[in-house]
Amino acid sequence: MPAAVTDEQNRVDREALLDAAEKLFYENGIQAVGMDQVRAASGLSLKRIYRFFEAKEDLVVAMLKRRDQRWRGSLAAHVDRVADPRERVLSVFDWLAEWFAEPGFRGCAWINAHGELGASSEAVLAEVRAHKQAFREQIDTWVRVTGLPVTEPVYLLAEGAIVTAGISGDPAPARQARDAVAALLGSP
Amino acid sequence: MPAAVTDEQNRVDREALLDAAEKLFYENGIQAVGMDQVRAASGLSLKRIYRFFEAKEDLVVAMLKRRDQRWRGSLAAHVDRVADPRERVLSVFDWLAEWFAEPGFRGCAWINAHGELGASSEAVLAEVRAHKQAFREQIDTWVRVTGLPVTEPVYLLAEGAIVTAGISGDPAPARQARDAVAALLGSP
DNA sequence: TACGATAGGGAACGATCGTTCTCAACGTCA
DNA sequence: TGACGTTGAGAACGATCGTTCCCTATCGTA
Repeated sequence: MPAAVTDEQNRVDREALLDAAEKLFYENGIQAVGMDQVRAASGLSLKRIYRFFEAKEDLVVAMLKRRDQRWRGSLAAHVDRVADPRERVLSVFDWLAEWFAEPGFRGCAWINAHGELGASSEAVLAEVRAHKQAFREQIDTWVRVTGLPVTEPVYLLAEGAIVTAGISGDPAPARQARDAVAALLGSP
Repeated sequence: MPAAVTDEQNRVDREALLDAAEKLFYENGIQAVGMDQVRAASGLSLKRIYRFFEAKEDLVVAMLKRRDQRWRGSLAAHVDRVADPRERVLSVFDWLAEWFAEPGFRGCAWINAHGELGASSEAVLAEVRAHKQAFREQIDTWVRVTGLPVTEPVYLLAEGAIVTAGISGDPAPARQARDAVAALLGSP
């Protein structure tokens, strides 16, 4: 078996492909980016890209899956640095504030993908729903510990802050949502 | 000047065009709908469509503008049927609940448009921001009367409910947000 | 009735999309 | 060393996009 690509090289190239795709799709929207741009940015040939993923849709789904792991992992790591249950819930919104302030922030990749492809791609729709449900469950886990039944409003405030910051470009909704959650959780 | 089209006919056809475009764009996404589908659904020729609007982008913006008037007008009419200031704010979420339960509900047309075209069309981005700001100001007007400084959390809860109902397809977020707002507004 | 300006339908255009195919180059084993 | 299997680069393909153009039908006017 000649000219074989090692597993390690495959792993590295696949990551480079997902890196390039994620960056391009997030910055420009998914439909606005052609596979040829993904090829140029990733440094791989189209042939190899289509060996990794059967179609663009599969690349999009894989990109969202990997981003979900990184995004929720980063959030969980941030929350886990805080001990007090009440403060842990509030720290979610500190993390959101940092995210909103990042250069190039352009809202929620899943909400954007839903707006673009939710009506036409069943696979993307399922991935978006899976991410949102997982995020809601994370919040539920942290809110439960406070003993207060406020998972839903906390989640809705987080979603409202994300979508509003994404459209306005202003990170202020993170603090506004945080203040509202603090009120829901009662005085410390 | 022969074969002239009357102003009345122009008005009617323009409305039919916007009706067809709005329905198609909302159901399928904007980029997924070709101008030829708009032509077929509206009953107008491409030539006449391009006489009304120089480009697809202008049709999209006009569609969003008209939808904004209708959407916020309907909301305001619903709220104005209620007298008590506290109940007026809560009635926003009753109206949202009705909207979410409509057949074919597929989330917020402006949030979806932002996800699709926010990065590539300055005009669409401006229209989305204008709608969201106008919606926020409506809520602010109604919340002010209660004397409580809760405009931002009420607005964020509304946005969170809209985006969550749109993705999940479940109208429950309207009631959850309403309950949270009721808590923010204090006991009646 | 004959003329001419306009509007209509829809074919056509160039661009670009996602995807596939060609073909030369290369590395590996018989 | 020679044959073969695989790779890479990117040309090519069919489809479809937004937009324009061609040509005929139609109507008001003279």
